[in-house]
Amino acid sequence: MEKAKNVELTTEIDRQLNFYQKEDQVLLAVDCIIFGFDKTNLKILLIKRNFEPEKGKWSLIGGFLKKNENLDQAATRVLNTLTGLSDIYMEQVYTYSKVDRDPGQRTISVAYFALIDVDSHQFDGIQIDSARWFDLDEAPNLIFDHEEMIRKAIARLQRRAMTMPIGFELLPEKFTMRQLQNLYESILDKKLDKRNFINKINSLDVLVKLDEKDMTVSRKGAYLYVFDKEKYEKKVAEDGFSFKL
Amino acid sequence: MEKAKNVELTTEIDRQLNFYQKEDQVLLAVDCIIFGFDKTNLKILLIKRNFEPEKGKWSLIGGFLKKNENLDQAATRVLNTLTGLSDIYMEQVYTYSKVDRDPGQRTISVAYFALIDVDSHQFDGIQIDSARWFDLDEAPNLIFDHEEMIRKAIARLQRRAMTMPIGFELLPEKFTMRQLQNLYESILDKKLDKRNFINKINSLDVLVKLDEKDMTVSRKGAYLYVFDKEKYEKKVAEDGFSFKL
DNA sequence: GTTTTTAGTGTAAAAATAACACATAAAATT
DNA sequence: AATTTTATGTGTTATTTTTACACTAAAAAC
Repeated sequence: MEKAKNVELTTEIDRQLNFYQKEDQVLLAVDCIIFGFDKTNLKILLIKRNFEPEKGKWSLIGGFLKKNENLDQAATRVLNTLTGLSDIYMEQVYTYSKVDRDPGQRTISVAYFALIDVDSHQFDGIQIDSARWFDLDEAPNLIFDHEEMIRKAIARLQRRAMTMPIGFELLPEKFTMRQLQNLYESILDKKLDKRNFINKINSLDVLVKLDEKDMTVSRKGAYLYVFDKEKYEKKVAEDGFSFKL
Repeated sequence: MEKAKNVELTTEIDRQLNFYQKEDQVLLAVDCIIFGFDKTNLKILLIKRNFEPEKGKWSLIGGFLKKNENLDQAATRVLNTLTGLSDIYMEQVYTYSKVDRDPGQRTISVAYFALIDVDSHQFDGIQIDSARWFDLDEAPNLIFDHEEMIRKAIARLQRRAMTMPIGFELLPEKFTMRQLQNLYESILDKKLDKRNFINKINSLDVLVKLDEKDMTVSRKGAYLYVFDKEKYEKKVAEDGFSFKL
């Protein structure tokens, strides 16, 4: 149900529901929970605010929705402005609306999460000087309801990781099984059995094993894999796709 | 990240992200996907609009967020105004923001779903004359993006039904196993095996079998059950709660 | 050549899920 | 009084999925 404008209001309910005043308009913000992975740990990107209110405190990056864009576009724009990155997986999580969440002024904020492979993307954005990656468990206190946003985003990420090949967004194109397992262990925040993990992943049949090895971490070297997007798409179309670890 | 108001803007990024104009303010609506169950079928409550735009067409019920309330409160108020009901389970689903979703004017809408036991609640709300329950598969065409909202709400309901005792919100206090199975079959949109269903539900150990029987449907009568909320709360605190059908 | 480190591999037990059919109660009908 | 009708209620077995678990191999470092 949207708007009634200057139309005559016929009933009491119209008066209550469909009548609005100019002063009921609000500012809509987007805040981005940016997850990154650096081959070992799941991290989150935060910035130190150099503007009021709460100047000097850490917060999520965010910005305001403009009249000529939708929320997905706003989130993409905000991320791009800060990091210079585009073509990043983003997903809307939840809309926060407590009346006094921003003590300065009534603002409603829509939270988005983004997934970035830390090593492959060098930021060329502005403002990178005041931004920093934090391990999930050592993030500083944040302003407003941003910590609540992060908690919900983590829960969403955990669920998505089991039903979509979303994890691969966080990895470089070529990765080892160990890196993939590290990633899932970081996301789910629990240890996994190596053999069971590999068996499960292989049974999904969406990875291609390369002849190439990664020699950076072990003396023996570990085979590299790539995600086979086509195979995955086909699978989704046929059976769906979902697994459990 | 919220607002910058009249504060001096120090960097280019501040200018891009933290500067806003009065004209970037928008109207925020809530739209309610109201699910009901009448002992056999899952239904949805729609109203025929008697106001512009799209007067005469069917739509979800909705209204505008007011300055002094949060979104949960707005959704509760809208539902109460239309149906007279209070104390209803509601949950935020997703925020819709396509620029031209409402052709008349820029409006962003936050969708909520609500669960109601159709038989136990007699509506004393205003406007009930233009509202009607529809079976899920025979709902009429709806305005704007309301059909998309419903699709997403159904998906959410299906997920919730497996991790929360949310189904019981849709049933009268006392219900038969058959009614419970009908409900889950409606929500999941698939047939379930009677014996496996009963075994599974019993293994969850959150229902109390009464000595009383429901005689309305069978000559033999079927035992009535009630949901044991305390037992459930305890279980959640200990093990969590989640099942599969 | 000895040590160190990570990669890589298979099986068996346990648990969860899926498949499946008939007897019973009680009212309604004849 | 006997028969028909209708929905209830109940257990076991096979299949699938998940979990637990330990050793060898490769290569570099010393």
